[in-house]
Amino acid sequence: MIRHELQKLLKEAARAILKDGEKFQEKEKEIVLEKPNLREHGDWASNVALVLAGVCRQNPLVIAQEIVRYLPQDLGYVKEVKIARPGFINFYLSDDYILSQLGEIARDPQDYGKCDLGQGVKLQIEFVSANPVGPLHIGHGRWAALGDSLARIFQSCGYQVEKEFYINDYGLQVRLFGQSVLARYQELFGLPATFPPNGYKGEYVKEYAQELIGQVGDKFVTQQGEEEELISRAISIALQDIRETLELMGVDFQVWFSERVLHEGGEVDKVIEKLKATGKTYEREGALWLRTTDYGDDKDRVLVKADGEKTYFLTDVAYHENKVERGFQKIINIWGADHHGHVRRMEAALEILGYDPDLLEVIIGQLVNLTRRGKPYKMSKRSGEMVTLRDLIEEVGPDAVRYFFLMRPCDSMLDFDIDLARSHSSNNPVYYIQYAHARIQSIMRLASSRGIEVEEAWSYPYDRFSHPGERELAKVLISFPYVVIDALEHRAPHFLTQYGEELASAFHGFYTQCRVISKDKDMTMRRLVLGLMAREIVRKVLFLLGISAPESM
RNA sequence: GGCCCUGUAGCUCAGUAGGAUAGAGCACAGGUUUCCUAAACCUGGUGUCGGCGGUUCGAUUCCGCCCAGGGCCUCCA
Repeated sequence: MIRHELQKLLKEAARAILKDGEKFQEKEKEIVLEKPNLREHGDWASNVALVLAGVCRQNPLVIAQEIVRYLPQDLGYVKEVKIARPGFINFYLSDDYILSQLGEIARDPQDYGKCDLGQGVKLQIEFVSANPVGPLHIGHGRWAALGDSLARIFQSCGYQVEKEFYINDYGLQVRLFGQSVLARYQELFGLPATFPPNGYKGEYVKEYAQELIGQVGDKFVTQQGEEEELISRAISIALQDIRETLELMGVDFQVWFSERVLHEGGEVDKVIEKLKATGKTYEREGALWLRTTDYGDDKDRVLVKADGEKTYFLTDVAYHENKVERGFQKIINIWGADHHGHVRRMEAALEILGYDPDLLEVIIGQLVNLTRRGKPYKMSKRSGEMVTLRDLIEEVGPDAVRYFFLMRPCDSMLDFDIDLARSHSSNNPVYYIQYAHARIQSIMRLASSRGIEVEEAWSYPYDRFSHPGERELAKVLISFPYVVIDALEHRAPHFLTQYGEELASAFHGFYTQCRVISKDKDMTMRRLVLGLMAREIVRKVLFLLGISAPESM
């Protein structure tokens, strides 16, 4: 890859000029070769001279000249090197470079943009993991879109990815939920019901009770003391709701992992013993504690309560122990912002168990505010009024929902404007990108109808530009692999939404300026290839975001 | 009180290993169609980058303090 070679050359030049290996190593990281914002500044620009200026106490412009002198005469695809104030070295690439990269796309469209950074590492990404006590809310939708898109990106970069949903089907909350469903169920039979004090008051509980009647009729009216079955039925009704909602969004999981199984398999007890063996536990006031403060936590955490109940934290440690035992070399959790306080203790626990601190990575997703006509909606599960994720998907459609959730960095709060998302107008960026795909397919259909074997155009040599619009499109196309890697390294699918808009813009510009199908046979074929390449990249972007690529709109 | 996120154009936001004149979209105004979908394209300008200090050749970016908004801080899950 030419970019790396150039970077290497620049660093060699810097080392030679500095004549001080130690200082060079200190500064090496700062030397970059990047894509400048302004086109006039070339295709790549380096700040070497500016970095060295600080060390050498010399005018960066002079240093830049020295560095340029150090570079070989023939730099391959670089057609021009310029020095610019205050000391940047700008490289201008020849068309041959772009053409050679386009050749890479045509050579293997399927694999273009994929890489092997992950080297087959077994990675697990766990997300959503909503308690099975009610419908998914808007925030869950964001984690779902994020997790699924990241999984696709990781996979594309050579990781072996497994997506997992952790089901909290054990403990106090689900019991409370079961009792809430029972109370509504009894009410439906006109019986006096005792609604639990901290029960789930949402309207949906009544719907779940109705569903329960559909399943078992009056079974729980006539037979008392079947709490276990009741709870498990309530959980599966809620879980069914969750699964269906995720399916509507196009998000699927390889594994649905039950907390209950963890308890019943004795794994929680096993991890208690393992933690005790590290000497990092102690008893106080009847409870068992873990010394997480030794690893940066602000207080020690309880593993087993004074009443003998196991804490959620302990169970979570056992869950992560289980993940490691399943052979995952990298574990990513997406947690909502309301769980950020739990990160440190989890990391501490894994370190106490002797695992590499890099094993676990927790991505904290900020919450989503929903607005409609300026009016905010609260997302509390306990209060009755709320817009569920299912409602939102049904109203604005899965593509727009996913796009809106992904278009901002996950660590900033998101204002989701329903009115904007549901508007089928040009305000909606997802349509802008999808429309590019539809337009390309429209061209391909016309070409086919004129007797051109469209797919065979792949082998037609695209060997020169006949219009600046082609070049602009081509430049965007060949930056795709870099964008994917950036998105991967920053865990940032929003890089791809932005790139998608840039790509669509380049295509629409090309479309307006350059007629593809014309009487010029050669030009028609070359533009068809370019169109095929653009189609392939648009599809890849949409795929990585989990959004459909419509044939027509 | 402690911790996390946020503060950039009229609005919604990019800017994530300090770099060149801080960018998009929307909104607003004007223009483009005998031609592959006008859900498109082109042309117009606006900034105390929340504030004050510090680090250095250079800060929206890093550090400290302050102001404002949101969230979390349970032997709940």
